[in-house]
Amino acid sequence: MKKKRQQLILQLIAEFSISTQEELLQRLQESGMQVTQATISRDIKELRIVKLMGENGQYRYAVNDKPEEEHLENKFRSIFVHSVKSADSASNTLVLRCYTGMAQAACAAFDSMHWDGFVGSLAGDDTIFALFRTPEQTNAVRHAVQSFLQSEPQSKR
Amino acid sequence: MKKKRQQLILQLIAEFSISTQEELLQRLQESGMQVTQATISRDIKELRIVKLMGENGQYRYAVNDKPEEEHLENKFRSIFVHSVKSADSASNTLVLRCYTGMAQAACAAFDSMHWDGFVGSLAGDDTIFALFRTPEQTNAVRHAVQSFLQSEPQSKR
DNA sequence: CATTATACTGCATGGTTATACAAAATATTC
DNA sequence: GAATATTTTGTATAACCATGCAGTATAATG
Repeated sequence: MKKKRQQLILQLIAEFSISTQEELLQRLQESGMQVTQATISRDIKELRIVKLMGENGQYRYAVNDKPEEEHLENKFRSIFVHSVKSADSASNTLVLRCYTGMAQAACAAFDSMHWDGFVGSLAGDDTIFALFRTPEQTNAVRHAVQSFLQSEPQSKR
Repeated sequence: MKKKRQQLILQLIAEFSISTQEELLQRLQESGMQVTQATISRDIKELRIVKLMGENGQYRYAVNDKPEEEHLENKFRSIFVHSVKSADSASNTLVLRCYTGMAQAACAAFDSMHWDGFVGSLAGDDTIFALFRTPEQTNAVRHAVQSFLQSEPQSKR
């Protein structure tokens, strides 16, 4: 259901000039899809669809096509959750514990994540050090990483 | 002022992970820029900045980088308003009157505009025919084009 | 420089979108 | 297949964003 709906959404925004989620909702319903705006919002988030000013001066939903990069992002994300075991921090340094040998890869993934206040990072074999501008930012990221790992649990971590 | 502010906005979204306009507003104010959310909204529209799901699962503003295409769009837009004299329609066909010899170029620009219900178009020397699925859509586009030309007036039309 | 046109902005607000929560659907495990 | 975990969804609402309008600044024109 979800897959099919998202497919249809991509088609619809390609074919029509759609500027609000309500509008998209209507199109979907015309196509026999029974959904709500809330679900569409979530689909848009997931599909990385964006709303931008189109060439005719109207807002318009469109796929944000950097397919390679996008693919890479997913891959990175996946690597990250599969590599990191736990997160801790002290002052403005974040420490991530990884499975042995995976810290390098996880670090590359982490670097690509555009964390707020990020300064730089260094990876050993099973540990990553990441430096942030302030302890607050460090904590924020630690929490984010923790709930991130939480929300995407692995088979036996 | 505007130019400088927009420049700063681009810098800020590159450096930090900013997920709301309020947040961006705060950063701007920290940098001594005195603005309101409304202005930021307009800047974002103009700069074609988008809000999408970042790699860390948070929303994030980012430049929608297809610089070439974007450039092209502006060019097209410009060609269009400089070529088209008037718009009329009957049923589901839109007719655009252009300066002699400019219809081909204007037509290419028009095609790229993702109008809702657009089927196809054909350009002669000074006239464009554009076919839409319904008369309503045709009218909508006619009005859009008219106010579009209106809002971007040329030296003597 | 005065007049007029154009661009820019804030204020207020209505329209739009994201999300907490709970329920329902779906998948997994024993 | 029952029990349990996970994912997906709707409802209601809070958060967020776009824009009409009016005022101000800036540029063009005579």
